[in-house]
Amino acid sequence: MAQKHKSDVTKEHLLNEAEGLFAQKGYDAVSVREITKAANCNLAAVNYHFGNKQNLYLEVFRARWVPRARLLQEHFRKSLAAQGSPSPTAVAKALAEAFLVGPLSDKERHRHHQLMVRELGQPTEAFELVADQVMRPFFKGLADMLRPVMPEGLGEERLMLNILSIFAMVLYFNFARVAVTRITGYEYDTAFKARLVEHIVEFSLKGLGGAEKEELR
Amino acid sequence: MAQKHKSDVTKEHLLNEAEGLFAQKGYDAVSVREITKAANCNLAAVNYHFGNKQNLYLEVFRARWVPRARLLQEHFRKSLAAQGSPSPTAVAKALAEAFLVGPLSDKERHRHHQLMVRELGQPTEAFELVADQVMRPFFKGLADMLRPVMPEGLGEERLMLNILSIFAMVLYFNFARVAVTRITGYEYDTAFKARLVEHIVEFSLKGLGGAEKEELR
DNA sequence: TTGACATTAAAACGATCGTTTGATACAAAC
DNA sequence: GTTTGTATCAAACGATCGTTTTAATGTCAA
Repeated sequence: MAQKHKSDVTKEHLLNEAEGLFAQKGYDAVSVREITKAANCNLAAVNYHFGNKQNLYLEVFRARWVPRARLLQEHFRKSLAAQGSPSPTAVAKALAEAFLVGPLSDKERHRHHQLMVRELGQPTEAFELVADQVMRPFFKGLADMLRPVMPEGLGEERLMLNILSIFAMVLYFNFARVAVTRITGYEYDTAFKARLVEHIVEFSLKGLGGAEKEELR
Repeated sequence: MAQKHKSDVTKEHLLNEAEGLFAQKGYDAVSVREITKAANCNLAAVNYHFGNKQNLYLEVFRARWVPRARLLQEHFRKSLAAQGSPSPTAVAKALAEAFLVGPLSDKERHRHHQLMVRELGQPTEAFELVADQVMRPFFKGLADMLRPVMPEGLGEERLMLNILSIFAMVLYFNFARVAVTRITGYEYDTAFKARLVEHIVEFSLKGLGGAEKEELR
């Protein structure tokens, strides 16, 4: 199988450029001609390598998005393990660090969350892929991890809502960064990003472990 | 000026159907033919009444989105005033209630936040409109309101981040409702929505006024 | 009734869309 | 050297896009 011929280069370029454009403008606003031009290849290449535009979009998720999500989860797990016991504090810190700084470049992270938010807003076939292979397992793991250390009497639903709320903030500040800058005037430089992480940790930490403090008293 | 002739009916229908479709599918995925068909009028009506498609989109924000946002803000102000002093608790409750239950129908609220998130993700000319006339004044008002009752030493930036975080959750749970249902299995019925409001109030309350508790001790 | 104006209607405009075709280039297998 | 299969290419396909045009309505003032 492997690569009998050297053609995989074109496929890679197509996936890269397609992901960037889909993330930036959305599926319908990007034309096949635009993608192939950016990838420096012929118009027919998309249909030759991926069958059609829709399948190229799905392949972006299969070959790029899901692996990157796995990378993020791996980073989170290691970061959490390094902190010892999985207290709400540790979980919040590890989550914010992984998804707001973590192993990805700024551009990659932006792409990643743009695509996610688009699928959240109007789920396509790609959403089922992401939900099955990434979201549901990860959320389940988080819930299992947090359940024992959360205030007792907190239902499963409330636990899930807490987790979702943290992701709401992470997604928002990654996704709406242009808008946030335009509204507040704050530039997304390294210093601001650091303070942003600090804020999200603190905010979600309080939201998550409000009872933890009281237990400690 | 007023209505010399009876043609405003067409304009209204066009604005309504256009808003629904733009919110649901995004600007590029909706065709002028689709809009005029839904509005039961001729294809040329869009260009006759609004000049072009882009201007119809802007008019949706001018004539529908902004007024509805003003309605929401009004509802928030009254709800807050009814609670007495603007403590973080009162603000969080009033915000969550206004934007998650409030005066809008489910469909209207969904539309409203879908359009907002689309503009947050890739701002167009409509974003400037919304930022100038709605967001910046409202956020400024909230900041002025919260500044005196927040823990001292909290900088302006941190204050703004707190406010933005609450909106992140409100937007998320309104915008990603389909995805949330698919992931968690929870239906967005009245009971769940009530618990959702309760959660957001509590979560953002802790995030906002973590220090308030300590002051009370 | 006539003229002016506002609105709707059908048809067509050129441009661009996703996709397909058929020819060509090129490397490895025989 | 011929064959075979892979990949790229220019060109064209029919469909649909946003927009324009032109004619047909309907409505009120004169």
